[in-house]
Amino acid sequence: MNATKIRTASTPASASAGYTDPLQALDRIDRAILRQLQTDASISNVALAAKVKLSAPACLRRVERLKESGLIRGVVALIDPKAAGAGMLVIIGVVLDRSTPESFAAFEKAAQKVPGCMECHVVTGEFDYFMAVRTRDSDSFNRLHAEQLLYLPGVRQIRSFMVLKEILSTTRFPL
Amino acid sequence: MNATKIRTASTPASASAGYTDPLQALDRIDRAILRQLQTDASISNVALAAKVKLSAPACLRRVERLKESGLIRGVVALIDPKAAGAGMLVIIGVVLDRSTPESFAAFEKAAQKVPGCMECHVVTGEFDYFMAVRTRDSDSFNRLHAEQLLYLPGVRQIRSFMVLKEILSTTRFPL
DNA sequence: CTTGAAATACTACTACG
DNA sequence: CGTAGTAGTATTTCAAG
Repeated sequence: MNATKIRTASTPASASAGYTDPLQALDRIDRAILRQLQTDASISNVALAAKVKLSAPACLRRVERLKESGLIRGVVALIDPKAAGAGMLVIIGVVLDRSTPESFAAFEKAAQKVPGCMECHVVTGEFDYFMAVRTRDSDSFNRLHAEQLLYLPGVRQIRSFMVLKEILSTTRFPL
Repeated sequence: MNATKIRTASTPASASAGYTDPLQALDRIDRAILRQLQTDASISNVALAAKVKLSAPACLRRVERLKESGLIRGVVALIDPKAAGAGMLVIIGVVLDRSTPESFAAFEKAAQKVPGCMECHVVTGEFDYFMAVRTRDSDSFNRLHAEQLLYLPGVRQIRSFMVLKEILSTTRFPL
């Protein structure tokens, strides 16, 4: 863990008993910085400083502290799935044959190599895993399904949910 | 749509008949640029130029073209969910009462306002929607479930799949 | 149509008050 | 936190491949 000190708001404004939301605990300026950088991090530091009404060095120090503290995990370019020829998204529920550690490990190792696999999570309930896979169209998904997904190790059942419309898909945390 | 011309590889190397993957169609340098920016876009342009063995101006022009073409949708800071006090992820399958346009519209409008909702998609199959919601812990999810999810308009059934382990969660497209 | 070298304008970063 | 100064970067211009 990292123990960098972060500026806290004077009004803690916590939700319920004994816990303060780390994001809400930030002061007004740090929140404004995060709001901006989550939306567009290609802004220059001087422009960012002007937006949050701070001098450039002070602003830069805050951004660096937010990175060092681990709150900002990284700054990345996002590729448009459609422009990348992967406009189709499929949610996949997976049930394994056996519930052994080896079985899970083998599946997880293989699942990460599935082309276009963006997410893969162990879940509770009627499925063992949920995956989110990006592909070009139904044809290419059908190929992926027949040639790769069905051959993932230890799979008993696969249920595919084709995404018809992406209502919301964000990396942003509200502030 | 944007019609900016992008550098194409001399070897198209397409998959199967009549289609070329837009990402694979890029030349070696553009792919190297995207690979880097998808991983860490906080790199300076001169450092990026050195990495891809190009002069700074030439490199900058390519990056700008990739943005203008729409392939790069944006550059953003990613917040670490755990550090933000939202270390728990839940996948939620939703079935609506009725399948009318009004019913769908009302649900979609409300779903986007659910605190911590990162994704919401219309899907085929036994559910109408899948949502991904980030929250602090099972307690806070229980509160969210009882106070918000159950009151989303037109909901017949909600099934929650708690994520026990995030195997893979990426915004990166392989190149 | 793209590249790289040089020149200029800004920006990031440091030292200090 | 801000001001002032320095170092380094982004960006334009232009000549050349």
